[in-house]
Amino acid sequence: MDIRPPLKMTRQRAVILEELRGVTTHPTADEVYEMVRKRIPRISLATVYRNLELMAREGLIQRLDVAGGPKRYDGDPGLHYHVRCVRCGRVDDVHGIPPVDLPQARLEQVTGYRLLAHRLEFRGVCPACRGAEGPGAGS
Amino acid sequence: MDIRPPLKMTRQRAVILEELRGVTTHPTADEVYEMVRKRIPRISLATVYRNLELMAREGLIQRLDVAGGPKRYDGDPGLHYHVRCVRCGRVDDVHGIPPVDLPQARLEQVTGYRLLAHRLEFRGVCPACRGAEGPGAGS
DNA sequence: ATAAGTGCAAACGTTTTGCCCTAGC
DNA sequence: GCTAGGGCAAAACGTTTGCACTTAT
Repeated sequence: MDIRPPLKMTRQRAVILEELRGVTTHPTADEVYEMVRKRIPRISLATVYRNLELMAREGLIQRLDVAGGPKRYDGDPGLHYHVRCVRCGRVDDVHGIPPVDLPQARLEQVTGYRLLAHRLEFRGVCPACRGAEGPGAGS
Repeated sequence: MDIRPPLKMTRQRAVILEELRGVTTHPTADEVYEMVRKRIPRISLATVYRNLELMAREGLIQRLDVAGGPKRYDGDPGLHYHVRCVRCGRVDDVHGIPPVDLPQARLEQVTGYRLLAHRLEFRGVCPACRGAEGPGAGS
């Protein structure tokens, strides 16, 4: 019931994973492609997409579906939340915050769903953008 | 600093808003298009997109960026969370749950961001899909 | 040896755009 | 009458897929 074929370790797979693990910028598939291309010039974008998707399913990495933009990928598979800057779009990790405690039983009661997980994303203004525009501007 | 030109009230705009307010299904732009088309057969998909986007910016409706799928729109502009069924993809409202209390000051300290908002989305199995497949199956 | 994985190019679904016409204000 | 808004068709965008070849196991 949980048997899956072991992942074949190809060079492209290894490099994709290495590159992703080496940054904390949560790149898009296209950005990963550009990073990997420096080491494997003939790699195809399709391979990058296929492997990112695959590794996300395997739990080796995380796929982030950020609001209003392409998917991003996170080399850190551990549980943590993210903040997205509403000005420049960058995504940062939120460490040091314990997983929020949700009234799961009550939620299941109210919705009728069997709950599996939740996704929490913060939005704000990153340090760089705060400095650039000053704290006075509200949208 | 907050002056924006008032919205011209056109027939297409009124109908889009009415239709969206009339359902709780969080339709995609294409689904809104089909709904509106019954009343304005010559409306274009582009108009639907333009107005949904515009109304979302104005705060008249909400845009939901659900993971791994097209954007959905919610005629209810008030604050509430959503649950998405991982089997069939439908999105339901979560009412009767107070906004979760987050350690905002600490978050700002840890991240360096000025926090503006958060987005919380639940994932689970909806009543219909629970019934259809039985409760024993885990992914 | 055999299946999984790759590169390439083409297809796909969603969303945006440019243009000229239409209609609110 | 002036300008925002609409219809249409084409383009852009991110992503997926079919196919023949390659490579890890």
